[in-house]
Amino acid sequence: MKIDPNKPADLSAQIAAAIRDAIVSGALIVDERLPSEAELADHFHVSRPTVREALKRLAAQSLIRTQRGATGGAFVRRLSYEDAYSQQITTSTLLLSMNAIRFDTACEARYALERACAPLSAQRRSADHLATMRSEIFRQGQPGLTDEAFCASDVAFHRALVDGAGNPVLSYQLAGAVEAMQPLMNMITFTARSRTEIVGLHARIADAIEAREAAAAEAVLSELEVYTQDLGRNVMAERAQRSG
Amino acid sequence: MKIDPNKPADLSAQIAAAIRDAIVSGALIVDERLPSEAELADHFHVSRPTVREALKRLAAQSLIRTQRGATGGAFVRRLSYEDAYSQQITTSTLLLSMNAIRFDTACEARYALERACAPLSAQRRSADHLATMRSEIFRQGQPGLTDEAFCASDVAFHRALVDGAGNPVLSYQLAGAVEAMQPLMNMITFTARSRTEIVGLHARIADAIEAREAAAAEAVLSELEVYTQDLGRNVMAERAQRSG
DNA sequence: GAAATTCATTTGTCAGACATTTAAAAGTCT
DNA sequence: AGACTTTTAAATGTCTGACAAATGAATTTC
Repeated sequence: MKIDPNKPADLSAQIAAAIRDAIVSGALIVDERLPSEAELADHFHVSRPTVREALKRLAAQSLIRTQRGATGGAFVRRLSYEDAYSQQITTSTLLLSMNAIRFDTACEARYALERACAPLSAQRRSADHLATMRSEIFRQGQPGLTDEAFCASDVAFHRALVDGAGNPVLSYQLAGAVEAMQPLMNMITFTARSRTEIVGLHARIADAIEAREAAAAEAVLSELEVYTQDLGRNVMAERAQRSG
Repeated sequence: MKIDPNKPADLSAQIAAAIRDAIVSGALIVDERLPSEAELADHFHVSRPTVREALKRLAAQSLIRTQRGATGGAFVRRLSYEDAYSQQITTSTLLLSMNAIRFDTACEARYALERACAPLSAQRRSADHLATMRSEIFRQGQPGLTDEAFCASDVAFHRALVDGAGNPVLSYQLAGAVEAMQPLMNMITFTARSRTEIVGLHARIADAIEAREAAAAEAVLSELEVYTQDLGRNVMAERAQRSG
């Protein structure tokens, strides 16, 4: 690592890129300590604030962690699944909200990905995953449940379905898709969603997963998609009529 | 927006979080200009370097862009698909390389997601997507092609297949999965991969997509997965034998 | 009226300083 | 000698003040 063309601008971005490259290329390994800020400043021929800005960029991407004190410094951080989840969710949410993604596009993507997990989940789901699905279904049937709590339970149910596939990479990829849909789903929930219908479909999904019937699970997921898409169209139409 | 409990540490992280919340919640909209660094410093009762560290954190996540000059400042940035792609790829790559993900886990996830796109791609692919797939297949058959170029072409082929589904959210989700697999795939390519076999399977996928036969496309993708998994097992076994 | 100039604003960078945290080294007492 | 306390050094966190560079707007000039 460690070169720095002095011509263009934005030194802190260049330094951050240099260190990032060193990390992704494996030149810096997990838990390895970076040189101190003063040493880095000396090495790159810049001031300490500039180095600090570069380090903050890396910290924002969960690439390093810093520790104060005598043996402190910046250390290469192991990117955990949790960190990756939250980054994915933030990115997906912003992407959807800032680019005027149509509801049907997001919905289609979400259920397509979820159907991809169904066969694996039917095959491998543990009793634990199944219990989570059942308990979330039970909660969704409680009369006093707020809309927010129902939505959260809905996410938890689908999360259990995905996690049942026993593939952390798949879970990580799906986290963004499912969670980022939440604001869009809320838009519908508070107007038109029939909880009874949803709970019934959820129960059939759980049944199929319990019976290890992959095709049935996929089919019910498709039904759920159709139902959700219909709701979306109705809400859109109503909204258009009201404003027109 | 903008409150800041003064008790805990890491002021720049708190300020970054406050501004980030304002963006995700919609209080700050795209292309809106943030207050100047001096104004932010005044508002949060911190110094300008601290504010700058916070802004660099946000810039690292592609949430803002900065511009110098009289009418310059920090502006809320529209998160583009390209930005989201590259962030996803970086995150996925690091997640895989830092957590000792098994080859079969990553491979399974990748093909499961890709199969999810197949039906949509079979239904909607344009002549353009098909032409890209065909031309990449042709390139993969050229004898003088380097291993690196073959890998890049492989990625381009699968990318065209995914993009054929015409769902940008799906394309975004898949980009990370496919590209992050590249280093792991290279591990195999340089030892055992039979290009003829791969090209043949690719051709059958393209045929199925052209004929709009979703089930056939999924089936060939499954064959490709099995072939890839076999290669992975062989490479692992050989490696184990050599070291043992 | 158009071109050139000045100017004010804002980010980018630097230098130096002090505060705080933390672990190791040094010192002290039993 | 061993355990406890104190000191010290190293590192990050933060602040102040300053200058450089870019850039659009206002002003001046022809």
